[in-house]
Amino acid sequence: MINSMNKKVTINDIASMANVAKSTVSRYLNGGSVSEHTRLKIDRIVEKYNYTPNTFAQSLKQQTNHTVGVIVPRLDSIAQSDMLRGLDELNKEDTFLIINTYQDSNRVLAAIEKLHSQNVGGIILLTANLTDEIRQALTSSPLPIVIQGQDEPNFHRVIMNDIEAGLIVGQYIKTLSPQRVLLLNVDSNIDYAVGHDRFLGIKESLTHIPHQEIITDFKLHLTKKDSYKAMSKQQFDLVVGATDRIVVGAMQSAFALKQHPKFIGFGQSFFSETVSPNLTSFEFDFFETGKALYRLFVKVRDHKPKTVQRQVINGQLIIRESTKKSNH
Amino acid sequence: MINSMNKKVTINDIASMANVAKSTVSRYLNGGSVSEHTRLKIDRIVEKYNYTPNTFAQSLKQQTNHTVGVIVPRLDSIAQSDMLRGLDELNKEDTFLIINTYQDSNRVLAAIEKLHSQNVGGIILLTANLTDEIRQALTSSPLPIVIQGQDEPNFHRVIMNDIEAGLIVGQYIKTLSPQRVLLLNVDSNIDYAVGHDRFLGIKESLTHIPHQEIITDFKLHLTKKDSYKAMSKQQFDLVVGATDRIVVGAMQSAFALKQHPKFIGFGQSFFSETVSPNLTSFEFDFFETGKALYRLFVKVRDHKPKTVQRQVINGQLIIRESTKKSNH
DNA sequence: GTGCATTAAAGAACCGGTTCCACAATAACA
DNA sequence: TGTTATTGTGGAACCGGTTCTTTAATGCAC
Repeated sequence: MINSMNKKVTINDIASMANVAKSTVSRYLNGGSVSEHTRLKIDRIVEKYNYTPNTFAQSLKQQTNHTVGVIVPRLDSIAQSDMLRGLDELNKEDTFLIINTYQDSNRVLAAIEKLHSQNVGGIILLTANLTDEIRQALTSSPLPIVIQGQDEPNFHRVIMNDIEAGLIVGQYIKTLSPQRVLLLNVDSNIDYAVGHDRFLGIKESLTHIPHQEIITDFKLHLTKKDSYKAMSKQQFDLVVGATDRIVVGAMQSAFALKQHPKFIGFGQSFFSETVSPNLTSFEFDFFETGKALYRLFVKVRDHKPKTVQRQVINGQLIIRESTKKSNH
Repeated sequence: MINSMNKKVTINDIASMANVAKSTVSRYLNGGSVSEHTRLKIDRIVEKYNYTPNTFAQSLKQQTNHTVGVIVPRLDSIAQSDMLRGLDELNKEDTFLIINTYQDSNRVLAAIEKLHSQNVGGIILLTANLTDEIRQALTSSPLPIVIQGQDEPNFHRVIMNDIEAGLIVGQYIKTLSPQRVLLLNVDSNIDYAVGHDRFLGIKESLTHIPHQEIITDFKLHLTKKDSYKAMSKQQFDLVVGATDRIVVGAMQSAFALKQHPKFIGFGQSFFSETVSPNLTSFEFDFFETGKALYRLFVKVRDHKPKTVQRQVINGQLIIRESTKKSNH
């Protein structure tokens, strides 16, 4: 019902029409003690004029509000949008103010400031890496803050079990008995959880297997170029990429070179099924991660725990066509 | 500078520290007449305490604010996220409140109500289809509203030139001289601009060419199923999909059936390059669309034009591998 | 030096809520 | 039946700004 949205009716209007004090209306709204009689009286009028309280006035008085700032590194990612959906899922009364930082840490800093000046009631930060300035900004904030993506000791956080993921993938790699492996990693300064943690177990499994590691980028065209260069020098029979996106780039290079290695990726469960062959991939449930994130945020906001909260999300290896015997 | 964010300093604090009335501080902040002497005095204190006005108090008094609600049908789409980036690009002082509706029109309605109760300063609605209830809700709103995606006569809007897109693709189809064409369309009730407008020109080009049209869905697995069914009954040498995503589904069916038709898609310039063969596709610049959308919104909000504004965005056909002579 | 316009600043009212306090009416208790 | 809780209500203060009105101070002309 969006009638009478035009003329905004205030609590004063309601009060005078119901012949009560506005404090009574306020109590009515917030579940204070109101007699059955006046309750009905106010009910009718609120219904009739479709009254909703002015959120600015509420927030002003209450010195807090139900807007939660969510800082995301990118929006065009299944992982991120699944997480946002997970946040939404459990949410009843909060409004999310989403700020996209386009993977630029300066924008993160600006976003944090902006959210503060907007007086949000808390911040959820999805991030690949934290700079010292960002840590500083977060530390000096009085707001409840929860981060996701990096295992930062001093902040409440939800993280993916990248170390275990690497170990499991490492185990699996051994069963494939590859002859020569190409690892496509990212700079661990850009994303430590991915660049470092994920590859620990993988590298361990390769101690006796010839392999080459190259550092590439999350951007598709760079991955293509880098992997093409490596693969044209020598042939690999297994390619492991830090993310599904990276593997997609490598796949294209392989096809262009008429090579048919096996492929293993990580992460965004979406790519895995849009490419041919479908991608074997270690996958996390980001929707559940979003829900966990929201739960943790609410806990932090409402109960202000004295110890730093840390929650770990596990994933699983999904084996698809790209590591089958022959996908040629 | 996020120091002293902890204790919120108010205009009263500033005023008393500067030994002036708070109205003077307010004038100082908003460019009223203040003597050089007091200006410097206040300057120093504002600087020292890093004072920023409370936005709730401002909005409460001014009865308006700089938050713009943006309703998006989905976030995990390049088109949408490019548009959001375009909005951001031109924006100086507005805050975008992004609400994802997961392609559910009930959620659109809820979002509109929610944005009103949040007292946003305007609404930008990205949408595939409008129900009568939504039209009604938009019409009865006092806010500046701009929509994108559908050519709705009564609303200020930015639309894609889907009719021209279909004509251009139709022309191109003729040059390919296909023997049997599969059209993968979507229900025009779900997205009129896509389901109807885009296919006008295409169908016209096929009057003398055998073809089959099936109605499928934006969801990948349904597209796969539907296209597989059609392609297993008879073979096609050209597949045209309403969106790139749909074509990706059809590609997988074709590969599974060891068929190698040509493919043409529409839209999200991102898929086109992640699949093999790279996809020939009619593409729109959604980043520019986002910018156009923001410009239009600002125009509507600040100048309240009496005639309904309508802006059309053109695209272009990008020919890639999927329509090359033989991609077998 | 008086009169008048201009400018700077203070003070009060207001935006739309919530909350504290006082008071009355009713209910529970002894 | 008198006393004490309990409940319902109105009034006032307050949140942190903006804006209108009033007052004081200054500058300028005659």
